[in-house]
Amino acid sequence: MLTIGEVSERANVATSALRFYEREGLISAVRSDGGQRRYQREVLRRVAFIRAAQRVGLTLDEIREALGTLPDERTPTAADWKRLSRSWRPLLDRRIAELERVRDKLDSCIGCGCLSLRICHLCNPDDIAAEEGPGPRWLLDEDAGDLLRSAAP
Amino acid sequence: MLTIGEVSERANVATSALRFYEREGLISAVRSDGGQRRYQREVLRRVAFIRAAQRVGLTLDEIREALGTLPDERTPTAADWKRLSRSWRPLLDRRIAELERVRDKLDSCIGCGCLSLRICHLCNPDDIAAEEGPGPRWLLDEDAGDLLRSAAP
DNA sequence: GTATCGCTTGAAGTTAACTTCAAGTCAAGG
DNA sequence: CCTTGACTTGAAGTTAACTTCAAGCGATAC
Repeated sequence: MLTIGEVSERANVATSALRFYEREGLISAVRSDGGQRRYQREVLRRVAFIRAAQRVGLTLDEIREALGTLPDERTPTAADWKRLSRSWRPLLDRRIAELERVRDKLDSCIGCGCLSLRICHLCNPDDIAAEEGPGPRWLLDEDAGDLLRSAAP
Repeated sequence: MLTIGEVSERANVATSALRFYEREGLISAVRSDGGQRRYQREVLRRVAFIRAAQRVGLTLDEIREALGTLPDERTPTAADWKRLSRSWRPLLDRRIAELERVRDKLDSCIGCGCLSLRICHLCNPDDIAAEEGPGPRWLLDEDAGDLLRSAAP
C-alpha cells in the first residue's frame, strides 16, 4: 500500500491532483486507521493511463468514461489497457491530419497573401469545432467520445 | 464603416467576443454619435488573423504580441500579414512532430502492453510541458513567444 | 514524549477565452 | 412618433483541470 505522497512522487503528479482525481471518480483509495489514503500499486498504472490519455488530447470526462469500461471485479490486465490505448490511435491520426491541413492552407495563404474572410480557406475552415461553448477552445474536436465507446468490449 | 453586428456576421464571431477582443487590445473601433462601435473594414482581416492564429494554437496574449509588431501609422499590407503568418510555420511543424511522437510511442506501447511508470516512454515523455500552472493543459508548449519575436521586422 | 513532516478537509482561487445578464440607449422603418 | 431590433455597460458566470489555503489530526524518528 502506498501513501498519497509516494504515489505523487512515483507518478510525478501533485497530491492535490490525486485528491482531485478521486473526487472526480478516476481513481480510488482505501483508508488507514487514522483516515489517510492508502493506494494499491495498481493506481500507478491508472494514473499513467490518465496522463497519457491527456497527452493524446482526451478530457477527464472522456478518460473517466474509458476507465468505466474496465472490469469491476478483476484487476485490469495488459490486454484491457491495450484495448483502451488502441482506441486513441484514430483520434491522434485525426488531430495530426487536422494540423497538417492547417499547415498546407497556411502555405497557400502565404502564397496568395489573402487572409481575407470567406475567401481564404485558412480563416474559414469548414469545421464544426470552435463553434459552441465557453472556455479555452484551442483545437476542440467533436466526438472523441464516440471513438472511446466504439472501443468498449 | 461596419456595425458590430455586421462584423460579427461577416467574421462569424460573436459580438461578445468582439467586445472582449477590444477590451483585450486586439482590435479597435471608433464610435458613432450615439456611442456605438463603428469598425473599419480592416478589422475583418484582423479578426481573421486572430481566428487563424488560434487554430494554429496561439494564445490571445501571443496574438496580441504578434499584432503589436504591425506598423502603427499605415494600414498593414499583405506583406505584413504574410510575415506574421509565416512565423507560425515552425510552430505548426513542432506541434505536428510532437503528436507524431506520441503516436509512435503509442504504437510501441501497445506492442509491449506496458503503460507502467518510468519504464514506458509514452507515460513519461521527456517534455517540459504539462509541468506548471493551473487551467486546462492539453498540449501546452514552451516558447511560442520566441518564435513570434523572431518574426518581428 | 515531542518535534516534525505528512496527511486531512472544504472552500475558494487560478487561467483562458469567452458568454450571459440586467437595465437601459440608439437607429431605422412605417 | 412609435415600435422594434441592434447596441451599450459592468459585473458575474462558465469550463477544465487543477492549486492554494487554513486549521487541524496522523505517523515516525529520536
